[in-house]
Amino acid sequence: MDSIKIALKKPFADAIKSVFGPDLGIDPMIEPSRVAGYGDYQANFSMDVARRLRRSPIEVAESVLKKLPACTDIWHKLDISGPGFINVHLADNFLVDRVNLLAADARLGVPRNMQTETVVVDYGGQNIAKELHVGHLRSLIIGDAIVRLLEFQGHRVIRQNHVGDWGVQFGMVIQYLMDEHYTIREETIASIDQIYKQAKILFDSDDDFAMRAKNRVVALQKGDADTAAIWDHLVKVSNRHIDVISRRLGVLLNTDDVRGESFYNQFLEDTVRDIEQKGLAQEENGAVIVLLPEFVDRDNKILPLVIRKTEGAFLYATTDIAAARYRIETLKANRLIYVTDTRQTLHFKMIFSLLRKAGFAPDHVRLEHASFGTVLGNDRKPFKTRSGETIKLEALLDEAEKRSQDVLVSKNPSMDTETMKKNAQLIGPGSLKYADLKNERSKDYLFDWNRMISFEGNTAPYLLNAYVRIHSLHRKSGKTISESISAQIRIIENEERWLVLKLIEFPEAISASADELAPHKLCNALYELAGSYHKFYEQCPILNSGDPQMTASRLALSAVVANVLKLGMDLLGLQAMDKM
RNA sequence: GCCCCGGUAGCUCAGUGGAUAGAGCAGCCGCCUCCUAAGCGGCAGGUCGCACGUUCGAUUCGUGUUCGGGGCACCA
Repeated sequence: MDSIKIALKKPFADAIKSVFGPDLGIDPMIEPSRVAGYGDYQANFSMDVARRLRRSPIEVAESVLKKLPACTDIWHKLDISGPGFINVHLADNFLVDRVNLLAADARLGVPRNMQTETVVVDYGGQNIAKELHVGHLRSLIIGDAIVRLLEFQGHRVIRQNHVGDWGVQFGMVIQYLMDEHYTIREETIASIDQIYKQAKILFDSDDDFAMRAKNRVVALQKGDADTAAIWDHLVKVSNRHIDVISRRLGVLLNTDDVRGESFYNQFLEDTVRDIEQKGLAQEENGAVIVLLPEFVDRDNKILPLVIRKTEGAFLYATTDIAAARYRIETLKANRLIYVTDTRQTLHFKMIFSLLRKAGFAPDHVRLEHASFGTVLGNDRKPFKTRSGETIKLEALLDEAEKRSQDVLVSKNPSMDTETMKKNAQLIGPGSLKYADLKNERSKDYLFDWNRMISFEGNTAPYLLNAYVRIHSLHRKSGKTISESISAQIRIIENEERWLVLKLIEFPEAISASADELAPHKLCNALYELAGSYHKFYEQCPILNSGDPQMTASRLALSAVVANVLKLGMDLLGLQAMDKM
């Protein structure tokens, strides 16, 4: 189904062509009207054309208007206002036809992309042996929304969790455990996290320990059995932890998607060798570096990208290059999306540049860093507990659920305990996710419990409330959503007309959100839709309208809204419930 | 020093080369004998950091500037 913009574009383009000839290549510039009272859509080409042809914009608009029928299937009126805008007043029948199409199509008329891509989305990226904290939240939530949006568009999406399961920190932790005569037992992630902290302190203060830790890395990489056994155990406990948190958060990412740094260890030698053979690398102080002239440091000297350290070990950059090759060559990806912190911008710019220069990423492969900002506390510094500790995701989720439950109890004391608990487990994490996703991805945002778990205004519960209201109406009507949806929809009140307009514009919001990897756009569209529904609900009696056809129409309209809300929330990774 | 991001209502954030810049929260005033008040209506609140430029039109694009945040080789 074409968008309204496209449906309007053709007749306007034809009219412009018949007045000014085919050669000007004039875009009708169709946009939704933003000011009330000037129609639903407007064409803004007149001013541009007037400038090019040195004529008055009003005159241009009038001459085009003459070529357009005053009334068609799409509009019932056209008029000119302001400096030369042509206002389009859409026909109610057109709106009804559109909303009927939407009602009948599970994809809401969103076209499935014809040219599908194989997209690898790299997100998660947790460090093994450490508890997940608030710093991991955004990658999981945003990455997941991107995955769902792209899958919906019809792309083949491969999730990859590039966990940090290799390198110095493991030498550190394993060596510490060995020094403490550690034997494998049922450790929790919290205790491992503690061990990590102690090992880190020792590593920074005790040169002897630091040396042993570095040697332990070598042992790990060579496959020493005792070292590997502890490493395996650490990975197992961490993966279990990641899985638990992921499930609570309701993200798709799971253990099968884990392909950590250790996996690429087998490719690192070859990767460096291949880069050397292409003449891109050189040695400096025993390290292997790549010089990319477009990156300079503070002394205006070329900033080297180190791919092998002096002592022979490999780094993050090396692993990322090997991973990108694997994704392109083995997974056959033609698009790589990295959902990481914005602070890694330079790192990815360098990696992408090298991937291109080395020919590892041919031109047809898109490389994108879908970066995100930091979660800040009220002091505008990275969000921490009062004592300055990083906030654990587990604690964050506990708190979100608890706060949700408190509100649920106070709002609806008669709700049975089991339903209420289940709802809190959906609403808590859902509120957390929505409060994150509604912010523009690349910006920092301020975390505030009261705002985040608030059930008022632009929040997940606001959307859920609209959805729940529709289900409540249906329970009372004795009909299901799918039964009521096929009734004839009529547009009587302004609130109904506005709601229909919001509905039929919704698919465009999904597309925009997916195309720009911008989940917040979908959040905004959902918020506006839910708001339009709440207004409609206040203004238009549904079950007690006094007219069976009116009731059927309004119930059908409600049903479409429910389906659209459900789909929109699904795409953000938010789970809806019928009652709350 | 160079590079990247941001500055919009008291606070938190949307937004767009077009007409009168929006929302939530906070404040004030209303609406439950009626489908869930987690809702709805209203009032008040703005030199869109500053300057210059491009344009018929700039909060939006460009340049400069200021303030804030981030990044700048053997960490990830």
